[in-house]
Amino acid sequence: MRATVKDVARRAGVSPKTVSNVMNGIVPVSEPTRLRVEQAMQELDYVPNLSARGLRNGRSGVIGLALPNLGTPFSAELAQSVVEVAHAQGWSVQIEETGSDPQREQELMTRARANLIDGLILNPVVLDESAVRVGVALPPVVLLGEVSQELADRVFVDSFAAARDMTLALARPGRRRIAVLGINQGRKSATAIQRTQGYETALHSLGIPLDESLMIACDEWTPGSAAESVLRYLDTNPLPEALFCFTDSMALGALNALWRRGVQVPEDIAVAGFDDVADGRFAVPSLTTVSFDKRVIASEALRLLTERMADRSHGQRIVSVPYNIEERDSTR
Amino acid sequence: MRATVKDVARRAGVSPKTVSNVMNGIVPVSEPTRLRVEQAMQELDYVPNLSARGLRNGRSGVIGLALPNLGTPFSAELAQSVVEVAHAQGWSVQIEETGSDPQREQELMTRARANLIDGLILNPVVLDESAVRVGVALPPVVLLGEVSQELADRVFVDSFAAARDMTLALARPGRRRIAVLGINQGRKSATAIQRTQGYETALHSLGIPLDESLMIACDEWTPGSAAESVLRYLDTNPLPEALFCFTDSMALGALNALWRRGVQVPEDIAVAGFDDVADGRFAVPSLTTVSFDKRVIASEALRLLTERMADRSHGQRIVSVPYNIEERDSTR
DNA sequence: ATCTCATATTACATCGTTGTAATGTGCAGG
DNA sequence: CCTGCACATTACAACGATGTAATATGAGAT
Repeated sequence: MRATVKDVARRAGVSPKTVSNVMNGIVPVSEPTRLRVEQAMQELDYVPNLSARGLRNGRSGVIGLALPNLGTPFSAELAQSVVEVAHAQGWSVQIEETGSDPQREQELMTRARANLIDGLILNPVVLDESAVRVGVALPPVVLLGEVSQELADRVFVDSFAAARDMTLALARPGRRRIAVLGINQGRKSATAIQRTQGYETALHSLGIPLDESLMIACDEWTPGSAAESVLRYLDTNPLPEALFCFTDSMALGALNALWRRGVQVPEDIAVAGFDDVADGRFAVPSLTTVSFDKRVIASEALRLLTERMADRSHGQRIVSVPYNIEERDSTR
Repeated sequence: MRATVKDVARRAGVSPKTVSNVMNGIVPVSEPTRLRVEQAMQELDYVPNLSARGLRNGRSGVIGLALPNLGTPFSAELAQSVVEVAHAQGWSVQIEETGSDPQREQELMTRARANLIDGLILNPVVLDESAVRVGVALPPVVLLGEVSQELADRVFVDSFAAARDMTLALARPGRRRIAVLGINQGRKSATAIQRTQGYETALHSLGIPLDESLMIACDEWTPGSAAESVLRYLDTNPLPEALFCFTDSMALGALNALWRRGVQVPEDIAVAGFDDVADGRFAVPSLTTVSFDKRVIASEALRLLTERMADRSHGQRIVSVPYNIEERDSTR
């Protein structure tokens, strides 16, 4: 049977509230009493019941982190950053997977209101205005990524600009036949749209006409799906001079597919990714990518979330996280 | 202001307990009453307060998942499996990172007792008997991996046998100079010890004398650390015929290092890993590895955990998850 | 009409913690 | 010696949901 404040109080010869005061440190407690209470807590191996505290305070100390696909290295690195930053501030993190399912995204927002979660960091893929039922009191939510959403705070990397810059970088040594991988045919993700537009804008500014046959579909955004798409593509198309993949995961799959076909990277084709995951840095060849600090995303998201929890009235806030084109062996 | 059972009850013209009965479905409720209550819940957009429920029931519906390093692809795939299996059974998952710190591992076990966590799935790296204070009432815990621990249930892949089999597989085409990567110099992890012993046993059965210079240290188990170790190793040592890395992550780093040095895989050296992560399947060349079903690990761990929660009295249970040597391009 | 008995519903107390308001204690100033 | 005041401590209620035990309701048997 676990000890409660009552037990500690009895043992220390004080009231339960005094024990609470010792723990919370807001109401002053005299030195001798504090020592007696602390010793009693030690002796009884007291651990506060967070459910009770959560009920009383209306806050659980837990935030939710919801990502479309938990199995990717990118998710892992992001989750790691969020957990570390959150932990440093005394928060726990509950993870959820949306599987890019708008209904599940919606459900998670509702669930947050069940009060085991004080706030939610959500990386939506398809959530747009229509998915958010107006009139429902939303919990504090911070969205990650490029979503047109007017009701929640947001942290994002400028995918449009980054994709544009990467395309320009790929074109610099005179490459003109630059392909992209990651166009979604079915549900179109906001991210894919932004990156596609960045690509198109870059081509336009270079005076390179848009070539539909260089835009390779791949709706799963996994290395497996990417490898498959690239293999199929190579069967019926001439080799482009460069391949810009919308994620590192896809780029790794693409590298594998090219290698299988005996295509040399970067000699025959330059390859680039997006996200800067660890496995990309050590790919063969090491992968050029759009890099950004996931720790910054995590801390900014948490900052917005906590500020929003303290003051729910202020307007929508949007934070842009800087990125950087990281040139590695796959493009030189 | 969120609606409570009381609000729903008032609106439906019943008592709070009846609302509760409708939700839980254990105590029978007449059809007309149930409909009235359900409609009231709808209208008020009622969501139960899980803190209150947790306090009353003593169970929160949340389990903890604690891994040494959340940033790795392996962690991501495992966490994904756990979340999916847990979700299917109505559990939420809170993630924690131990950073291989025994004190943090201990702390998490204590924290679990704070009752926001009904049980803990812990992948300990260094936790041994001494780290578990006897006399402390442990929460239901399931350990992942090879840990000599008598007090908690456990799910593991037989690292010893798998490492032995992989070593034998590497030796099959007549390779004799087989190196291993992943020996820890500082804190020795149970996993590393098992895999090392499997390696040694295989060599012994093949009549190959143990060569200390073929056992490469790398205590971080990340691709970066592995690449560094391999590069340093190649500077001062002749090339082995095979390299068995204790994780896929390290193997990816090793592949990168070998490629940098112009060493051909598998022509000049065969490379193998352990864990079968997605990025290994699409490495260049695709990585031979010890494969096992992470979904099985997740569901077995959750099964042991829930069974233990229902009946805390029965003895320690240990489940071994089958593995398989997956031969890919990096060894043929 | 009366008494069972099964079933549906309710009042009440409780889980552990903490805010509020009240009480107790000791000391300085009049 | 009493008042006033600062400070430490306490009693009590409340957060929201649900198990327990008691009560209400109605059908069937006598």
